[in-house]
Formats: sequence, structure tokens, C-alpha cells
Amino acid sequence: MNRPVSKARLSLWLRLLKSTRQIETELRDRMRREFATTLPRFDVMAALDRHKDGLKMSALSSELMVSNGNVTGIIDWLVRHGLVERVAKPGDKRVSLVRLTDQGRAEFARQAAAHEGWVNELLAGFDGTEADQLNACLERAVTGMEDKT
Amino acid sequence: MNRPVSKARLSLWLRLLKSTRQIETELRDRMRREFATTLPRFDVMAALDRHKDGLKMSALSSELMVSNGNVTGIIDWLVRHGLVERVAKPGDKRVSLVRLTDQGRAEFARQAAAHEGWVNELLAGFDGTEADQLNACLERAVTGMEDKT
DNA sequence: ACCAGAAGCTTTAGGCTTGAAATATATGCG
DNA sequence: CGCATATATTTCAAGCCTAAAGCTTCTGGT
Repeated sequence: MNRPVSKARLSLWLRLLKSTRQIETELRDRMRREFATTLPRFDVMAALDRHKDGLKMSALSSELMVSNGNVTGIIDWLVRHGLVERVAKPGDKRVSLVRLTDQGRAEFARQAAAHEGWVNELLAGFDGTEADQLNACLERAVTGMEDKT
Repeated sequence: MNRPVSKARLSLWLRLLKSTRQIETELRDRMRREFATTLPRFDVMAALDRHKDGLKMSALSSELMVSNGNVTGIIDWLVRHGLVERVAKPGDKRVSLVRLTDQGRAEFARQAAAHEGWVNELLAGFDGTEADQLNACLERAVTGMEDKT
């Protein structure tokens, strides 16, 4: 039927979008019901947990691929609730490093365990090999994309 | 290194999220610069273009996998700008069918052509076979997911 | 030392998104 | 018919997100 490659790529893009949205919806729902929190807050805490010695706001937003100003509000909330603290960086008053409090670390550990279980369940359709292959495939293809933007 | 399968799935999920976000960001940017519009508006118009004889609001939101109330505001905007019209369904005053106007159809055709080109360019890292395989793989795995939700 | 420009963060305006409540209409059962 | 229940949509409050503008602080060249 002579389907041009651009149609195949468009289909793939729509599928990618749909799958991601479906999984995200399910995870958001469980996060809300089980922990009364949101996915963006969880994502921020996950990034901070990966960087125990603190992250700059700009590093945080680029790691999460969201805009700079956006993170401010989420961090404000986490600080208000005692899960995160801002630490002035000695020698540069512009920078505020941000990191989990002990309470934040404990809370995150609870959430992360559940989260990993949910993802494992939702992606049960992929076995280990398949998951690794897909991961590599996406990484390769989308990494090459960055030049063009 | 005995990496459990749940870690592979978690990695895949993070990769999926990151790739999708990256592509979405680029598409949003181009839509804004070239057509002064947004991705959600484009998505709505695309759905309406696929259903020439009109869609119920509820069918629209379920097709796009977004919440019911959400679509109302987007449709309001499109109606205000003459791209979409609401048509009462005879025999059921609750329902309002919604469809593209001639102007909407023309505008969408312009945008869709550019959009397909952009996707084709951004996903150039996948050849046709690979795109089809990935598409099928995602469809299979995520379709099986739906039971659990 | 001065100061132009860069770097880091926050604020703001506008739009998207959700879940829940509210409104309006339809349907079926007694 | 009369009314409970279901269906279709909108409204609402709260939170997420972006781009752009606005602070403050640093840095390097003169």
C-alpha cells in the first residue's frame, strides 16, 4: 500500500503520546489516592534524592525538562511542608541549593517503593530484555534529535 | 549484576517520559512560532478532522485521553475564533456535537502538513520498519495494561 | 574601581489539566 | 404520570506549565 515512512513516524509519535499519557494518568491517580501528592512533586523529590548534596534550581529544572519558573512553585510547596530545604551556597548569593530534609527523604522512600511497584505492574507487558532494547532504541533515536532543535 | 526486571521497566518508563517530553516541547515551540497556536488546540482539531460528521464532547475527551471539563475551554476558544461550531443534536438536548467549520478545516490542513513534517524530522532516528515495530510493541504492551486500571 | 553583560532565580500573565460539584436533560420503573 | 437514577456537559478551585520580564548577584574587561 506504499505507506510513506513519514506516516509510520507519525503513527509512532501518536502511539508514544497515548501510551505515556495512559501510564501517567494511572500513576497520578495512585499517587493522589495513596499519598495525597502529585506526580510533579514526586518527580522533584526523586531528582533531589538522586543528588544527596543538593541541586541548583536551574539544574533541577533542566534535569526534569520543565521550565525554570515552574520549579519554584513546586519547591515552595515542598519547603512549606517540611520535605525540602533551601541552602544558600557560600560564595554565590544568587544560587540556592535545594535538598531533601530527613522527613523528605523518609517520605520519598515510602513513595518510591510503591511507585516502582506500580510501574513494574503497568509495564508487565515488557519482559526485561524487551524493556532494555526499547530503552536503548529510544535513547539512541531521540539523542540524535537534539542537534536539530 | 543481577538487575531485577522492575528496574529495567522503571528505566524504560523514565526514558519514555523523557523522550515524549522532549518531542512535545519541540512541537509546542514550533506550533507557537509558526501558527501562534498550542498543541492541545491542534490535538482537538485533529480529532475533529478525523470525524467529519461531528463528535460529542465526551467522545472527544475520551479520544484525547483528557478530562471532560478540560475540553470545554479549548472548544470555547476554537468556537470564539470561528474554527469550530457546536451543533445541537436533534432529539437529545443534553448533547452538543462539535465539528470543524470550513475555516477550521482549512486552517487545520495547513497546520497538519507542517506538523507531519516536523514529526518526520524529529523521529528521523527511526526507519520505517523500526517505527512500525515499536508502534506495535507499545500497542501490545499497553493494551494489556488496561485491565488493571 | 567601574560597569556592561552574564547568570541565577522569582514573578507574572495566560493557558492547560484535573477531580468534584453543579446544572440540565433523558429514561425507566412503579 | 412522578420521580429516582443515569447521562452529557459546564463550572469551579487548585495546581501545573510556559515564555517573558524583572530582580539580584557575579564576572571580566578597562
